[in-house]
Amino acid sequence: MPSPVDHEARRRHTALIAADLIANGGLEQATVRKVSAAAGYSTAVVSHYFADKRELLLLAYRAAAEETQRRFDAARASDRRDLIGALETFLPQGDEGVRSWRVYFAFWSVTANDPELAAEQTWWLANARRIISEAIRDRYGARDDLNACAQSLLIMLQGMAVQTVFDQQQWMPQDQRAFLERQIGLILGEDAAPDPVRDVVGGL
Amino acid sequence: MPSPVDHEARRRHTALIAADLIANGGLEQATVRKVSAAAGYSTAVVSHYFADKRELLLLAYRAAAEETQRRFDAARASDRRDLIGALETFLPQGDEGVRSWRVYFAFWSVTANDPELAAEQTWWLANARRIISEAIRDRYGARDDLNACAQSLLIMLQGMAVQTVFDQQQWMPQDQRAFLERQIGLILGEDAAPDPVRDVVGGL
Amino acid sequence: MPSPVDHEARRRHTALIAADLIANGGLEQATVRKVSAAAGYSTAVVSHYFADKRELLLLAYRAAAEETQRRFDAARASDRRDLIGALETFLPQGDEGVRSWRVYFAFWSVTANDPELAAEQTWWLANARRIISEAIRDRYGARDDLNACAQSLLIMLQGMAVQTVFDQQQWMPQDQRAFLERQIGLILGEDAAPDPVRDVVGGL
Amino acid sequence: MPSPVDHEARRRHTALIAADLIANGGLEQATVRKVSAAAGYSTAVVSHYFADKRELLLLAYRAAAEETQRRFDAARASDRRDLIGALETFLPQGDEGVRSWRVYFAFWSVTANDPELAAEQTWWLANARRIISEAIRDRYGARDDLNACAQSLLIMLQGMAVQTVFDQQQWMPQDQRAFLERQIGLILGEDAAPDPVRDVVGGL
DNA sequence: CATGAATGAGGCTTCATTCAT
DNA sequence: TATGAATGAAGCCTCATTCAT
Repeated sequence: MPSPVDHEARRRHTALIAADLIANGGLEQATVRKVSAAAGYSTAVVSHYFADKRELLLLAYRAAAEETQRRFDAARASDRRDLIGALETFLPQGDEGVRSWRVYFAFWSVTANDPELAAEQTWWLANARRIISEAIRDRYGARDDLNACAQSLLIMLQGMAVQTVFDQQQWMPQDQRAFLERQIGLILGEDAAPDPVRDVVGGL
Repeated sequence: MPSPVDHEARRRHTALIAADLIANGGLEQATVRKVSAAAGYSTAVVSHYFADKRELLLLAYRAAAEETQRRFDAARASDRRDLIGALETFLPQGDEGVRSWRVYFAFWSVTANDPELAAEQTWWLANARRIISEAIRDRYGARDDLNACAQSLLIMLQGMAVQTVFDQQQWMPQDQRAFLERQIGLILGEDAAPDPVRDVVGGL
Repeated sequence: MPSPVDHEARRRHTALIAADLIANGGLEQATVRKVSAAAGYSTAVVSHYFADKRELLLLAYRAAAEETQRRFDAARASDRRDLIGALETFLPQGDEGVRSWRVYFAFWSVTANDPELAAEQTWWLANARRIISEAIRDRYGARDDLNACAQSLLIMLQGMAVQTVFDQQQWMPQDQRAFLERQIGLILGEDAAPDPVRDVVGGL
Repeated sequence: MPSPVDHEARRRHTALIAADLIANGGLEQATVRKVSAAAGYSTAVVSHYFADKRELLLLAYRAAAEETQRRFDAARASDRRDLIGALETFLPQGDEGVRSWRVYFAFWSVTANDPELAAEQTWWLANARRIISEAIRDRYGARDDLNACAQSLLIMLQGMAVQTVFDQQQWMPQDQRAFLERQIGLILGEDAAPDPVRDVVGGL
């Protein structure tokens, strides 16, 4: 006789709350007590839904990463040739984006001592390179330096994210987009920069 | 008659030990107890030499930042026109470099909720932009987009640092230098790239 | 119409599993959760089959005691004049025997504060004296000091059990039997010792 | 500048309080909280004086064992030829004696899973055999079966202790002494039994 | 100047149990 | 009959800090 409670949904919900707490205050603030309180139930619930505190933290990280992935996928689905729009979803735009990056920052601190978390993080980094490569190829076709370009773009995105999170007023979304556009031009080559819309028109 | 104990030296020494602990394990591992034990003192040192644990942490951050600054200054003093060599000192090369970046990472987590630490961090960011600007100018002369170029380079340095710290085997110092050189070329313009040594030779 | 589930069998089964857990690790290890898990049920079995955790523990103790009783009865049924064989069943021979004694040890710790468990234990102690008395009488006939002899033998058996459980390699079953035989001779009198087999032969 | 607090005395004091709690209620009742409360200070004191809860428990066991040893030594010092008086100190006479045995009982439950505690217990068992051997020798001189006799006596003492602790009203000190005397006679030989006092008289 | 004693708060986890399904 | 959800209490431990010596 199955319970009406959706186990997995509860886990996700709790993990997102944990991600929120991590985003402001770091891992130290994501205590079981605070997560439980913010979620509205007792402390022992985390023991019910999570084997461990580490499992909770891992799922919080994964929730943040999956959120970004979701935004990326949506942008890609909307227009597979819009490279800028796709890469833009990586940046800390909006509360969700900022939160995700703050979560990443928090985990960068413990990655050295926690192989499991390190593996998770490594997986997402590789994943990022892969999907960036695909986005480049869909826009400009195959090229020999695809991986190198993706790597360069990822580096640039991470650098931008750091700057933006710590100085959001200076980096409004349109500033981020403009900088991103310019960097894409530099990295992928001069003739790679043209606005996608004009490009389509030009193809007619 | 001053005390035979060098108050300030003790503080620096303790702060560096704290920085070590922070570098592996994050802020959570930098407990007063562990810092004291690693320093060889009793727990109560922090009550003597630091008003607070936060003060200790602040000094640990500052120690890491000053270390980088020191390396940068040394490179600049050795050759004011060697832009690459100067920027290279920012990167996580060597144990000290990696440690400094790990310390930065740790503080990125708590910056949102601690204005004092945020101010310290902001100061060092601005400082980095300033000294990078100077290095560019000393190499290529004054230009209108000096600040924008410095900003771009800083972003790129931060992105590289993140990648390198988490994948040191993939990013050996020579790889970092090569990537750095290429990016400088892209950002500062095609004709800005020539190798400083050859440049000097060419001037003869 | 009785339920297809054998209530009492479930209780016994669960109690034996609890006895197992108690035997290695003491009462602390016999948590409701672990017992349920080892039995293959959910945690809530104890609410169904046992009024209380204490009831579960009581039945675990009883199961261990009944096991010993069963072995004793079997030996008696096989040969009512074989005193040594009967007493031997009390000793920690074989896994079952050791387990039973470990369970007794565990309950000796809490007997002081739990009258109900104390009463159970007292009952089994009295029972042991009674059946030992019967075994002596069946072997050597009625005697005035029957109860005192039974008491002495019980004391000796308990002492042996303690030694054996904690040093099983030193006390192999044949060692236990030899010691037991000698003590019976001492306690019941010099002429009481002859080997039962020779005794039967001598009767021919 | 040493503190006026005697560290080791505090540890002993706390360990004895823990032994008290263990004696009634078993190891489960000896929680850090209860020990601290009974000792009059806060919970964190046990972390100050003991590395671990296990260390506290180990010292509680040791305190109980040393108490018995002390009584034994005193009896021996008073009259080295009084074997009965010496062995009597092992028995649960008086509150201290009963408490010690209850502590032993409590540890018998966990010995299977805790090698360190098992080693401690094994040491004390061997020690008991050794000092009992010495006491026999001092009374009746050297004999070939010294170790075997000591072993037999120890078994008997342990059996008596179990009986006595669980039925103290039935086993008043004089009953224990009488039983002990008789068993010594049986185990060490008929002519070994005479009352030491009469023995001295007979020597005149 | 330096230390160990001591504390209250809070950390995570596990416990036995109740309840609705 | 059986279960998972949920809880309050308590488990042990560590934290940063204060204080008297």
